[in-house]
Amino acid sequence: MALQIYNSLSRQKEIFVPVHSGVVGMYVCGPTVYGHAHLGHAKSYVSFDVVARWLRQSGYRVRYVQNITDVGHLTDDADEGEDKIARQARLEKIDPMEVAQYYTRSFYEDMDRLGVERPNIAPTATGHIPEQIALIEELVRKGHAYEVNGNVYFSVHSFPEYGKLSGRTDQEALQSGTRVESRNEKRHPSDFALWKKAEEGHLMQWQSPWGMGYPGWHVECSAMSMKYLGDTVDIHGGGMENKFPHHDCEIAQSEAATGKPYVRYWMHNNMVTVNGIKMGKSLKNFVNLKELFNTFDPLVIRFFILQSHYRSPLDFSETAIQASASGLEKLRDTKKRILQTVAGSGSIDTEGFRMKMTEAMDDDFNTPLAISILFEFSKAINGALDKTEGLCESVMADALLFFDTFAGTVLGIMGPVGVDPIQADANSRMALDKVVTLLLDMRADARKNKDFALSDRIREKLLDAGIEVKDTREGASWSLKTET
RNA sequence: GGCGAAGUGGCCGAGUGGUCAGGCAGAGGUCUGCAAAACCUUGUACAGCGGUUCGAAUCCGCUCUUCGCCUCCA
Repeated sequence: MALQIYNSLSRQKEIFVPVHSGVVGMYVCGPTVYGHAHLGHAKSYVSFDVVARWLRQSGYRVRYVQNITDVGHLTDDADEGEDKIARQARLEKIDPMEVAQYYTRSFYEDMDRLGVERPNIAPTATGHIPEQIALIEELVRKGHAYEVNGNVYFSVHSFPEYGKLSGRTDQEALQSGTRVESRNEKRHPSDFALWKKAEEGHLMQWQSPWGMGYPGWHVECSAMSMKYLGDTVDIHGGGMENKFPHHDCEIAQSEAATGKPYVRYWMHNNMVTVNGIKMGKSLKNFVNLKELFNTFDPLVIRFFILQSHYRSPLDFSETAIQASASGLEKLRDTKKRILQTVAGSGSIDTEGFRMKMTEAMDDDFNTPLAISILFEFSKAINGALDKTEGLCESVMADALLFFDTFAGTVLGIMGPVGVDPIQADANSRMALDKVVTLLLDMRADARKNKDFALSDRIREKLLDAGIEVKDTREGASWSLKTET
């Protein structure tokens, strides 16, 4: 079965066929960097990270572009309000570019800990002002945009398909429900700004054919996507809340400029909610990732995210994450057990699991189903190892490869890919290993002599030190409690 | 008001016109000096009301409820 992707534009799953065979161009809307990342960002970028990983695993060469929006857009509606980055700069008493740089670093720090691979290209809006101006000029030249008092607007009437992504195609009807007073200098209330004239004292502004100003929100993605991925990109991803107006505007300005389809497959990930309500910066109910990482292993968060489908909303609660943590530990224990077990003669159908796994991922990146297969696989392994025949060497090697491929390379919830702070410091790890092994040897002797008081004391003291001991058929095994 | 999504067992969460999702938690059991782990058994869930069908939680209609977007937002 071939890879199928749910295309938001057609509202159905479609067989994935890229523009150029074997190569995938992928653009994902990046963050606006004026605050620390929250769980919502994590869901989005973990989801698209897995998309990129699965495409690569499937043999595609992927170029993943994810922008950094470092030009402030407006806090309020499209025409009024304050620049968000400028406001943050004022609050922190630093330069806007300092705000952008600081939160950009913070963003990557968090994403790194979540095991999100860096995009191949991470263009910034401020670094692509000429490209944006060129696109706007092209639109003006083709009659799709017009200038009024130093502002340039896109004329939605010049692009009849405007709104095709969100289903908002009737512009006249749309206006009746709008809460925004339309600016009269626009020819039509739905027209959106491509370039905005800088007001007095505006901190970020650039020279343009229309005077000093700054780009509108929607242009940057079009300009940068087309610069690095060509006029037609294979996959464009982003959050659902950006379907309208952002993505509809991107489609309009890009297709009006090139006359070619802008995106083949639109992918939209759903929201993270708290008690059923969307998590958002403006709603003040967001869960800051850095704080969350104090309580939970980042990879547990990643696992928690991937246990629901990217198109489903994900409700945040500590108990749900706790449940995920227990589940992930079980999977990791299974892998550890394989590593610690001597080969026997039994066997399981690893190929069957591999096929089911591929099918799940090919079906619009069904990570929750993929994870359930991981659990079934784990159960099969444990069941076999509980028996005296155990598993033969080649099956054990294959099982490890299975974990490394699907839990590691594809889902990124288990080593070798991923962050393991203990593993990172090999020297102290080795020293710890020697000490614990020594204690466990002593404990084994005590048990042999039926000195259970001593044996239990060693186990308890180790637990106090954060080291959990489990007696298995293969002997005692230990793990750090924090190392989930 | 317009556009869109969704309601699954104690919790989280897949999926499907007619055998089982899976995880967490709970109960019983095997194993074990004990503990933990693992494994086995156990829950007959799909908002409500109609309709289509031999058969629907899965298709259709209506109702109720929730959420997102229509203003910045992953």
